[in-house]
Amino acid sequence: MKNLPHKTIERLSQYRRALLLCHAKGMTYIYSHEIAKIQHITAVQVRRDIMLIGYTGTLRKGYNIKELIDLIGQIIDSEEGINVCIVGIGNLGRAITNYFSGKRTKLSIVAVFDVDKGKVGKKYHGIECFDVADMAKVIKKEKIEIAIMTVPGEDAPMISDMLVKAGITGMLNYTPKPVNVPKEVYLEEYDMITSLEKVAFFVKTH
Amino acid sequence: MKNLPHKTIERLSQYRRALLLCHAKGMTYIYSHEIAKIQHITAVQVRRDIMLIGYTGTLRKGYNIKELIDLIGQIIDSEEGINVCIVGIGNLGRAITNYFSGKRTKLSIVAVFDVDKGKVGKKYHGIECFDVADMAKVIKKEKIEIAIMTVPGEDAPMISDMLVKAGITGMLNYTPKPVNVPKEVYLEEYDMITSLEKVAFFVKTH
DNA sequence: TTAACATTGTGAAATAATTAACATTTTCCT
DNA sequence: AGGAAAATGTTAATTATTTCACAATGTTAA
Repeated sequence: MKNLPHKTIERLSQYRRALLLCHAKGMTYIYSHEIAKIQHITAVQVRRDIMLIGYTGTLRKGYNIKELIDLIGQIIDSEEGINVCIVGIGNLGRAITNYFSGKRTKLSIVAVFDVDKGKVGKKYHGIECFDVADMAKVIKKEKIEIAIMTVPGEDAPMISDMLVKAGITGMLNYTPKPVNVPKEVYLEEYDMITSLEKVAFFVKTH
Repeated sequence: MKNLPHKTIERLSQYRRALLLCHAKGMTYIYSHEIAKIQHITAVQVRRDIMLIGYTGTLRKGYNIKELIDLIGQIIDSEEGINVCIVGIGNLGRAITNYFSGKRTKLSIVAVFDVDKGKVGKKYHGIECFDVADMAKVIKKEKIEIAIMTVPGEDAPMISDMLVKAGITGMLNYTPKPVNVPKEVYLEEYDMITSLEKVAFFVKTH
């Protein structure tokens, strides 16, 4: 079960969210083509992903929504839960804090950090803001494994190094600046400017 | 030149930003492996991307930074420039407005929209906020081609439909909800929750 | 009861993206 | 001058991802 493609993992996360909505509406079964419609991908892709995680649906009835939600949970969640921190509580940091507040039980944002002394000590959606200088200490104390970087680009390399030294094992970098981490740390980077430029390019070429 | 891979387009955008920094530092030439180091990818990949856009460097000197910046511009920018709007000026919308303010000359955020009457009429980084109800009108008047959606998930489908009707040709959806657009509209979706769940998964599986 | 249909599951083919391998060329050193 | 080293440019191989095509099978309706 370990060698799931990256893309499949991403889609499983999305399927789960769609399925949770369906479940909330009282639906019990769903067809691959219905999931596909929601995610605007093909039904084959959905079936293949589901096949890869070893689940089988019922012919002519589709997939049992509850079972599938639970199975996806078993695969992508960690049983014990994972603690997450946000570094840089500007607009983007706050946006992410909002998104998450109280949603996922297995992923908890337990601390935010900032250099701005005016923010330190304040709470954001109930989460305390610490001084970046205390990062290592708090990360160890709170057993934080994943960090989300939402600091200005120029601070990214330094903050990244501090996070690595503090022992985090996963990082999500939302700054426009790529960072280097040792290979033991799983790094995911996303850059909004790139995405917008990409859209602009493909708009241009019809 | 039209059939550049999606991934190459993304990287070109990133190369350009890195190159602009180098240029600002007074560098004139750069090697593929230096670019690769910054972006933490391989030098072969860099050379291949550059090959695909038809540029050739100088053996033993590398690539002329200024020339490469200009060429990337010719490829991914539109000569006339493209107008962009942001729909939903919450934390995420503001974060994006900040990122962009005054950066790119070819991509200009010329309007933001919100349903909140308290925000309508205010300015965000110098950009006026309009009522969502006036979206079609403003989009036509300002010749806006691309929309960035940063509204709450539940509003995404409706807003998306309005944007399509208003005639936008590209959309960047940052809501957690996938939207359907006709195939003439280029759609790019990004979901932060998925990314975080992905990091959590790969952290777990070492 | 049986034929038509709708759906899943999956091997195989196709497509997309990355990486390896190496020929070529310029520069530098002796 | 000639050989070693360090780059680029590119074909070919590899790997990753998606899509096709279709067998299998339960369901519905006549």
